[in-house]
Amino acid sequence: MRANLESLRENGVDPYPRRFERSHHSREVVNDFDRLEGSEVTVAGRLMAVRGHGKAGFADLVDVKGKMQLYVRRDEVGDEQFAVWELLNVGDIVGARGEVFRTRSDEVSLKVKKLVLLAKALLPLPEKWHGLKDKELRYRRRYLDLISNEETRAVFRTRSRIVRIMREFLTERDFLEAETPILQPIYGGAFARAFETHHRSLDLTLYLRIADELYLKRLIVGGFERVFEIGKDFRNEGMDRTHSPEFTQLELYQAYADYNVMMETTESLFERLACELHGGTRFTWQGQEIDVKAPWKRVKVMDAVAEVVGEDALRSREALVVAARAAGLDPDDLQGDELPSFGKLVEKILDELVEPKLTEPTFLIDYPLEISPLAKQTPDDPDIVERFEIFIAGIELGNSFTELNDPDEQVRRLSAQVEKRAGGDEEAHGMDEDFIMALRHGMPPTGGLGIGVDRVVMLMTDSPGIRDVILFPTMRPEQSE
RNA sequence: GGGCCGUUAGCUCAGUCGGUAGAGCACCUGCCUUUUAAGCAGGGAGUCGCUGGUUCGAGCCCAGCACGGCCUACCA
Repeated sequence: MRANLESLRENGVDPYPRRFERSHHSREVVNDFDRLEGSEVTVAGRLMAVRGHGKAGFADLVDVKGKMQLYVRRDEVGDEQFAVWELLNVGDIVGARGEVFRTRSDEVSLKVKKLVLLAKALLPLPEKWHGLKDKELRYRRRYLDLISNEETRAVFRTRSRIVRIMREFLTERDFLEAETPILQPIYGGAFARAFETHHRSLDLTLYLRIADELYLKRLIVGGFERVFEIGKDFRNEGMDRTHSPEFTQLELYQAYADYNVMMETTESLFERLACELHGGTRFTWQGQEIDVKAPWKRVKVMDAVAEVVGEDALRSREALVVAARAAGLDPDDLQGDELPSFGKLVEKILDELVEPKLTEPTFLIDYPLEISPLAKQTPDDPDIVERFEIFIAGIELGNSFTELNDPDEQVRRLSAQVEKRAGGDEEAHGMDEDFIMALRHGMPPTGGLGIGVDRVVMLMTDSPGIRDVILFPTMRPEQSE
């Protein structure tokens, strides 16, 4: 391939010229054949197959919208350009002008009159029939995955559509799109360890955000009433099929609403996504039938837990420990202090025994206050907050609450978190004084919702893992030669 | 963190019992002016992930390491 490059240069061909004007994409030529037959068009793209035929030849030219065949004849392009043609390889980028026709075997093709090399490839493409299968290579060299696997291209086109639909959905409802800091002096809004970095000229430790929550709420205080942000959050935790250290989240906040409104919003959003992407509310993910038609099931957390470990187990922490052990869990290895708290136990039971079974779209509602420091209590039980998580196919897709807007209560909750952090819980919240000050100025009653965009893309594209829907997933660097 | 599996040509993969490394695609040469996984004939291409060990001899057996995949654990 490099030898061909040298030969081309010797023949006076620039292997890397500048712009090229095309008149049509390949698919337009194929679709509009009846109208275009016999006329001249100009196309451009990558050669994905070359079939030499002596003094003629065929090539498959692929552009962003599809594929069409080129037919190059020496008596049509002349000796000089035919010499260029003979030095082309699969993978090269070319432009071609010619007459639209149909071959004997009925394939819409271009009888090339003028052929231009636009970029010479020096490395071979993956195998044309099997494509690129090795998962490691597909993640590390995504460009090759995209060139050789149409399914990969489809996933990322759909991802783009999903984000666009979310944006349209919220914009139609008068939400304002905001951009809040990724570098934060105090991180909060979720339980997670953060990535730490340093600002030189301020000589300041900053953290990559783990959530947008506390800044978006400041905007609610500021009077914007409906705000959202779609952006990357970063969590310094393990990686698996549903967790990536950097991931995309949609967060939205709506003044004068509560978590019931957020449930309706969630249902509408998923219905809209499914209808636009699948033509209806039903689709399948990894063999599971899913129907996102509203209304979804609403299950109280404590009811769900009681169903698994029995009602009596909920009377005390001790009883719950016993019941959890009986159910096959190992509460002793719960992180934090020596004795697992009631809330942590409930969370463990949810994770292990409840959530994986939530195949049909379900809202798990009304969580223990202890594990929800930013949510408002229910009117009838001060230990329970108005909060829900979204589950589809056993995957957690989002989290929402009626936001706590009582500044004094918020201080108490965050103080408890600070104590836990002092006790070694690295994922507990810090005290964000500026956020508290904002609340003291008065935040209207507000509903908030966070949705894991990558997981939504997984679900909607029938992808098995989060890395399959992130273009360049985090990987350990390859060892250098 | 634990378990299982993988790593051989640019790609997809074989490699038997431990005996000097194989195929297809791609690439190069020749023939071929309607092919389409074009065809026919020929050719070049390898640090068998890395390091060490066992052995007369290691792609193959053993140990360690690296990277990855799947499962599991952890994780709002």
